[in-house]
Order: sequence, then C-alpha cells, then structure tokens
Amino acid sequence: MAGIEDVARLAGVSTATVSRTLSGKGPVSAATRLKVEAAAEQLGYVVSASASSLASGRTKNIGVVIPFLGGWFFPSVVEGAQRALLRNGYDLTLYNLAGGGDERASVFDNFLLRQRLDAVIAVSLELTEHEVDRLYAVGKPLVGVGGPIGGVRTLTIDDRAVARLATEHLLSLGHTRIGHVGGSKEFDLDFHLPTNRRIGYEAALETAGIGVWAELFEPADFTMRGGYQAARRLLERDHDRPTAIFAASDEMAIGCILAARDLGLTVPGDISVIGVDDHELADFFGLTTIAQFPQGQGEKAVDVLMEQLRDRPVEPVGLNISMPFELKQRSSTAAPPR
Amino acid sequence: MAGIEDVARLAGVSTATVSRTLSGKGPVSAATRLKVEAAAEQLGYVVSASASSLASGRTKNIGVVIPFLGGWFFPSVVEGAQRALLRNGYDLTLYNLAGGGDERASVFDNFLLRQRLDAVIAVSLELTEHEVDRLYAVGKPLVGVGGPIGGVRTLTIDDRAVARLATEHLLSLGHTRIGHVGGSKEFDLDFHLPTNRRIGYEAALETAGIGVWAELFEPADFTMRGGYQAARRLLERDHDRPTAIFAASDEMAIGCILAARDLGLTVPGDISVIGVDDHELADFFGLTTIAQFPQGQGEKAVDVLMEQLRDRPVEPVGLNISMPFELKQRSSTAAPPR
DNA sequence: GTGAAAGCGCTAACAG
DNA sequence: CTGTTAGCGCTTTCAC
Repeated sequence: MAGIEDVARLAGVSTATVSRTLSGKGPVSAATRLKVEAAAEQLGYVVSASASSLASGRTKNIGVVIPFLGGWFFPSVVEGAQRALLRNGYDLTLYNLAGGGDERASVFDNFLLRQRLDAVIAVSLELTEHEVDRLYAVGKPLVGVGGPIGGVRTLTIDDRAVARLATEHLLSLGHTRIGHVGGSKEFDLDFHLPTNRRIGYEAALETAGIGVWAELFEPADFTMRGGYQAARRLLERDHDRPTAIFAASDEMAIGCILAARDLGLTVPGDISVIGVDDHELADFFGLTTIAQFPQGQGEKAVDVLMEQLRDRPVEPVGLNISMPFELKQRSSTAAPPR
Repeated sequence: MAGIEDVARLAGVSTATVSRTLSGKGPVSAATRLKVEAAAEQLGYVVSASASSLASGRTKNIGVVIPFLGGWFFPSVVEGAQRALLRNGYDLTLYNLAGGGDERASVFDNFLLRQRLDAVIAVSLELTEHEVDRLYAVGKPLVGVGGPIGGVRTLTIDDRAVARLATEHLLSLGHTRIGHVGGSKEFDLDFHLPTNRRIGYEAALETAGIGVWAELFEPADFTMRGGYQAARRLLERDHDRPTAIFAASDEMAIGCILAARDLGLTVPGDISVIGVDDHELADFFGLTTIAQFPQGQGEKAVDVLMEQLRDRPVEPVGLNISMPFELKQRSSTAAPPR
C-alpha cells in the first residue's frame, strides 16, 4: 500500500501538492498534475479513507437506514442510492433496524454517531424525536425517503393522488362497485400510507358521485397471502360482488388475481385488479398498476444530499419533494362484465 | 461532539485510560472503569471512527460485495450479515456491482482499497484473478458466500446433494418421469450452480436405475416467467408428459405451478413440483422445496471473519465450508396419478 | 503554483 | 494499573 509520501517522492513534489492534485481542490499546474497522476497510477495509490477523513472532516461515506431489507421496495431504493453514490465516489454504509431488539437503539446511539458518515438517508422510517435529535447532533444532512420525518426534507409520492389515479382508471372503464384491499391499522403507524391511499380511493369515488361502501374495504398486511385472503372475502359473497379491486400494493394485487382465479373468475373478464408499485412480478401477472420508481427515489435522495454537501448554506426550499408515479396499463383491467 | 479529551478531563484520568476502558483492551481498575463510563455516558461520547482507525489500523467495518441487490437471496444474505455485524459492533458497507458499466472496476480498483474495511465478504461472485489480487493486496481477510473463489474460504451448499435430495424425494413418491427446469448456459458462468444441480438430478435418476431423457430438461433463467415458459414446454406435449418437475429455484418452481394450473392440471394431483430455496413465497404457494438459509449464510460468513480477525494466525482449515439445507415438504408434491 | 508544518482524535508502546 | 508521548496518513492554512 503506497502512501501519499511515496507518490510525492516519485513525482518530485510535496505531499501537499499530491493531495491538491488528487482531490481536485486547489490550484495545480497542468504539468505537475500529469506527473502526480502518473506517479499515483504507477504506484496504485489509493487514499486512506481514515487519514483523509480525520484530516478533512469529510468521510465520503453516507449512511442508509432502513427498517428491514425484505420485499422489493427497500432493496430497490438501496440499489438506486448505491449506484448514485458510486458515481460520486461515495461509499454506502447500510443500517438495518430489523430484529426488533436493541438494534434500533444501538444504531441511533452509537453507530450513526461514529463520525463515519457525511450524511444519512432514512428510508420509510418514522423517527422519534430523540432519534432525530441524535441525528442532528451529528450535524449531518439528513434526507428521508417515503416517511415524513418532522422537519426533515423528504421524498415522497403523493399517496392520495396515487390512489385517486388508480381508482379513476377503474371508474373510467365503467366500474362502479370497486373494492379496496388496503392496509390494516398496524401498518399505519409508520407513515400513514394505508390511510392516505384509502382517502384517495374514497375521494375518487365521491368525485364520481358514487358512494363509499364500508363493506367494499378489506384490510390486509401488504403480502400476497394477505391480498389473497382479503380478495376471497370480497369476492365470495354472491350479492353485490365488486367488479374491480384496487389493492394498495402489487403484492396484494397479485394475491387478488390468484384468489379470483381460484374462485373461477377471470381477470379482467369478471373482475379487474389494479395495484401500486410496478413490482418486479407485475409484468408477469399482467398487472395494471400505478408505478412508482424506488430506484429513482434512491438516486434522487443522493442528488439532494450531494447538492447539500456541496454548497452548505442551501436550506430546504420546500421540505417535501414529490416523486413521480404513473399508470401502467396491462391486462388485469378492462370494462366490467355485461 | 465530545472528544476523548473531554471524557478524560471529566473523569479525571488520561486519554489513554479512557481509550483502554472504552475499548475493553488493557487493564483498568474497576473504580476507574466506572468513572470513565459515567463520564462518557454523560457527555454522550462516541469514538471517532476515523481517528480510531487511523491510530489502530482497525476500522470496525466490513465490506459486502454483491452482484446486484435484486431477488430474495442477496438481500437475505446481506440482512443476515448485517445483523451479525451489528452484534459485533461492526458497520457494513455495501458494494453493488450491478450496472454493468465501470462500476465493477471502480469498486475493485478504488473503493475496496481505501482502507475503510477490515475484511470483505464476496457473495456469489466469480472474481477474476486480478480482482482477487487486488483484494489480497489490501491484506484483508476475505470470505466468499456461494461462489467458489480461487484460494478463498467459501461457504457453499452442496448443489449436487441438494438436487439429489429433491429428485430422490420425487422418486420416493413413485415418480419415474421427472422433468428438470434448470439454468441455461448463461447462468453457469458464475459458479456452475445450474450444472451442479443438473448433475445431482441425473445422478439420482441413475442411482434409481432410471434413464435420463434429454427431452425432460428445460433451461430457464431463474425467474418465475422463465419457469412458467419452461413448464409449458414440458407439459404441453401429451405423450410422455412428466409427472413431476424439479425446478432449480423456487421462483421457477412457482412459475411451473402456475403453468400447470393454466393448462388445467392440478398440483400435486396431475403433477408434482419441487423447488430449491424456501423463497418467501414458497409457503403461500404450498411449494415443497429444499430450503437453504441465506440469512444463516450471511451470519456464518461474519462468524468466520470475526474469528479470523481475532486470532490472526488461524489459516483456512478447509477452504470450503458446507452450509445446511433441508427438505421442506408442503403440498406441491404427492404420488403420481393413477 | 508550491512547500513546510501544524494538526485532525485517537491508540499503543513504554515508563513508572 | 495509569500517564506520557509518539505517531497513524492525510489536508490545510500560511508563507513564499
């Protein structure tokens, strides 16, 4: 492992010049730049992260905190963030709060405070005041993805608008009895996603002059199995069966499709199904959905941070940054039967 | 951010004593220990990672390199490793090679060499000689998960034994025409998993005195859709249709189940299906499978590293560490029809 | 545009 | 058992 001094010696300059050249900060003549770069290249020199951090206060590393690494959303966000960070020469250190034990406390009270991070991205996390304090105590920029965090810049999709769009799609096809497989109470704690999607669904119905029937709502747990069970409850009654279902996630929507098939119903012949996400399996099941772009969310979070890291004084213009979503029509929705 | 000096002052001792106390290394009297701990607690002191690393040469951080973060396997391995690392006070820095651009080169030629890592875990990676060299150049312990890396300690499951077990399960139920949905050539590059599973399958058939029919093999791409299409090809012929399918992954196996349903066949009535993985969806689909435990693999990789980091001289006893797998019987397998 | 030198905050001998 | 001290390998003033 060659050090900066080796490079300096080989290039015939001082370590200060090597540092300036390789970091791109400070004035260096074209000639020296070339010499230094050649020397560094030849020796395979790579700066020592700890020495550089200690001296400069910058770590070139950012922390990503997630509740757990399951499903499709979190890995996608992380992958997007990773890609963007790599481009910027940053490392990504992952903090996974799963486990339910003292992992969470230990992450917030120790790991994040080790001054190993220049900033943190918190994904779908409802942070307690104490946790936000801890984070701010470090004095590092913080951006949220998905869950509104008090006083923190956050990237979100407008869940009500998403639900409205999905419901309006079904309405526009002529459906009037539209069921909703949403989240149960337990899933509302973190960022009110289920509630917001339900509100959007109901708003769309009301705008269309159609009443909201409580019995057309079925709560589930965001899994395929949960969606399956909810859909069976919705579809097994033979009076007033819905002709369409809006599920609050693709996994649940796929569960609905499978339930319909098991009941001998065809999709979309007898029943239309629409989800939210554009999950990796959506295409295979021909699922119409409202796509959101988690990778893009991860990348965008990084962009926001990079900007903040560059010109410090930039304070949050608006706290919430709205992320795009769009209707992706496939073969699971069509006009109602008859 | 309180520093070690603040703590020393408050506790009325030297910084060396604080360091010794908090790191647990070196002798400290019970009384001082208490004083120091109280002071540190009161000030909310957390050691600066970069200063500590620079001085000690240890970073308390390990790198995990993965080909991409999709699917179910990689996130699970990462989550397992994360959990184990957290317990040991280590951070996890994630390197994702996806993207196909120069990400890979940049990771190996820069990121991993920044001396930010005490060790690295390479998951399902076929490393080039140059890459292994780079890694060894850093002089850090390296352990592989899933893909045998030249000269590196690696955790693997015995893919041939896995396939044999799956096939034998079908044989024991009385099946004799057993199809295999395996991996196509492209997927063999990285660690010969498809080939090994196919060999295991064929070995089991031969041991049972049953010939291997080439037309009972269908290659696919490890996705649900790929499994679906392969199964259709296998099941659509009406002469000599297999009565059971062994798929080399659960996602493909689920695709097979869906294909069977679409062809009007019942599982396991007309056709039995077995997979490999114990994927998160396996239970929902009632899929019999050979479970492997990716979280456990991640944890084990960490254990191996921790041991190596503790008592340096420990050299690889055997290079390959065999990981457990087991038959998990659900409702997708039964005796053949008639 | 470049070099000298003073740290960044901690750890690890080495004394005592 | 505890304190003193010399770095760890860089970055960053500040002169020149």
